[in-house]
Amino acid sequence: MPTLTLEDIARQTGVSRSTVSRVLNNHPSVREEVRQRVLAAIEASGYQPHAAARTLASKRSFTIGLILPQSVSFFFTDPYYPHLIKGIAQACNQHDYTLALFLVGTREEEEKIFPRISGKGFLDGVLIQSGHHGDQWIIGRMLDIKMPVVVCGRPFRSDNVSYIDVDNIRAAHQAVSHLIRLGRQRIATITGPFASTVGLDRLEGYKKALQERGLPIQENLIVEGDFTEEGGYYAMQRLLPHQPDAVFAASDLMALGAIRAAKEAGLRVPEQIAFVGFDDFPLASSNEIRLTTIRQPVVQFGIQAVELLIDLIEHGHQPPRRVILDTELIIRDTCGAARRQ
Amino acid sequence: MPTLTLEDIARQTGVSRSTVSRVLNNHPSVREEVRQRVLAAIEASGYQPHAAARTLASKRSFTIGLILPQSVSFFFTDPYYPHLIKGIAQACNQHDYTLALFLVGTREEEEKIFPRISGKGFLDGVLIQSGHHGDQWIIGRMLDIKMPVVVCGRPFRSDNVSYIDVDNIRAAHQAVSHLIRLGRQRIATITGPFASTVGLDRLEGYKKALQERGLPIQENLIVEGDFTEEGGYYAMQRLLPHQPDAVFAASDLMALGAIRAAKEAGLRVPEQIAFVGFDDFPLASSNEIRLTTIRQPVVQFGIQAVELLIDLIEHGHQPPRRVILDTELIIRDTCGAARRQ
DNA sequence: GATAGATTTGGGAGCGCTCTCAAAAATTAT
DNA sequence: ATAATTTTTGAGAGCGCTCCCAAATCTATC
Repeated sequence: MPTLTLEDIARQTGVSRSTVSRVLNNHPSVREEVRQRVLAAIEASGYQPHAAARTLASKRSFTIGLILPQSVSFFFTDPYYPHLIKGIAQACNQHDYTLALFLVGTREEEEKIFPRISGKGFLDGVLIQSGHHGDQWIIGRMLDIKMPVVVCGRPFRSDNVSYIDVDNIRAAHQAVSHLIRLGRQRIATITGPFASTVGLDRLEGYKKALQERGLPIQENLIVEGDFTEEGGYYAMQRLLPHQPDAVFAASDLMALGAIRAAKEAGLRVPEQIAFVGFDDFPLASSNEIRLTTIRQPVVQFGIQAVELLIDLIEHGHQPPRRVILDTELIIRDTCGAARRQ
Repeated sequence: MPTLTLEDIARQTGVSRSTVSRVLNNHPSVREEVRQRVLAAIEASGYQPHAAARTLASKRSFTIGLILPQSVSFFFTDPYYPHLIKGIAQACNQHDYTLALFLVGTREEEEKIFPRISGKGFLDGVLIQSGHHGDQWIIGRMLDIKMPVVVCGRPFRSDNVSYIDVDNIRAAHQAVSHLIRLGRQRIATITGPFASTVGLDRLEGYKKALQERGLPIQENLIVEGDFTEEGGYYAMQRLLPHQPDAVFAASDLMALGAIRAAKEAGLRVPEQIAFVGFDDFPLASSNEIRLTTIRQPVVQFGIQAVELLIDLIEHGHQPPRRVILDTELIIRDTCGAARRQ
């Protein structure tokens, strides 16, 4: 394989390098007949442009990075991430971008990886999955070097950066209001980590719903969780002594763990205690337990994140933008509303 | 930012471009004193080499691709993939490689994406997650263009390609032997798809174990599954009329679905029917159902796949190699062995 | 049919780095 | 001290592409 270049195609076709380049980038000012001839030669020879050469000359790599910082690597096995990645990958394919994945497990890794991410000639822009305190550093660094950035999930300091998120406050509010409407009085919540905006926002929605209906906010009905099944299980054990009659869990996985704890304690779901989760992943519906939950459009979230980023890349520096997606309450069995249907 | 180049560092330090390049690639023949001076200048100026320029000149991108073909995109939300990616990402970070992810949902996407994967100047090598019939095409193409490849999971045609896999036959054999040892007589299996080597290999292990112990192989105790919870559920429903007293499911997710179906049918687990899964993901141990299963070292699998690939990249064309990892039987409650412990 | 204007093409100068080769400097041997 | 080695350095020629600018070709106009 003598490594075909533009030059070769040019020679074969009897045109100049420039013309072949124009055809490749489908520049309008090429005579149709010539274009066809060049295209044919490219096809016949199996020529493929050299990505690095192209990037070097054009300053565009058509590659974007997805950074999953240390704070998420722990949760990475949560079904949320495959869904998110699916959306992101789909959008990248669609728009002819390549996706580079940076999954960092430790802070040292984060710093080690940083030059590759920020280095010139590699990424056109980055998506940062965040919402965690610890990620401010990396977001700040990307902004410093003027790399186009879209943060997935509202970051703690959001004034100068574009981000996309779901309306967590509204979603949680809706879930809890639903429980209140069903007559539940002692509604507890298992939150996400307080070091994350998701955790905080969903808690806020919970509080807001209670307040609106004149129910008291009791600190002992609020337990911080960590988005894992185990975490939900232990959180529920702490909740049990305070006898909640409903629980809003900030993720399906935690809801499942909580239900396990409740059942172990001899409680009947949903008669004695109702549950609402958050995410609506397959395990929520195909399980023995048919979970009432909030559906997040995660795949769509990924797609829109990519499209926002590409827009920032291609249309230069604009003021930061934000996209907020809506969620949907999916009523199944664990909230005890089923008998009404 | 006037885009710092090698040249600038050279001028600042009073050496030549070549010397700076040598320092960057830590070539031995640079005087220590000079090296320090250059390093200091780089540090002070925050200079970062231009990735594309480097790739163009050196013909190395230090980027590898992970291709998840059409056949897996459907299963992508299976916990297997996050674990695999975790291992792969970890090894990439460790070895200073960047990971590009290609998740393709349709055959058209696969063909559309192909030029980016195979194009020169982008990837140094690729990992292909496979084991499915439909992936022969892409594996063949990569081989054609002499791209270093490691296939994750034994491919159907494996004679001329390096791959890594777990010993599925042995693992299934072990699981089924365990059930036989516990006195089960009518052992069924819910397999993976027959279009995949995993599906076939685990089935073979199952058959082998039965044969060895002189038990008959009954076609109606073998149902093809699809690695999903739902699939396991429906497979179990088909199995129920034939009254198995144990089921070996080729994945934990399917085992969970099958157990759900069995319970719905009023069977007690493990007294009336025992289950063994495959994977050992957290849901297997933290669930209400404590699943006996086969533990696969998935993270390790990812790490070794990367290391094998890097070896192929850095040490040229060798004969195809294969790495087979061991699995471990994890005994919990669903096989009914607990009382013996 | 000559001229102004638009359209299409080619040449050349980079993009920022690596790498070979030969020159220069430092080291050792005589 | 000088010659013979060895180590360290610099110059220059690419790597394969894009993109600006000027030359060539074509079209429309008077």
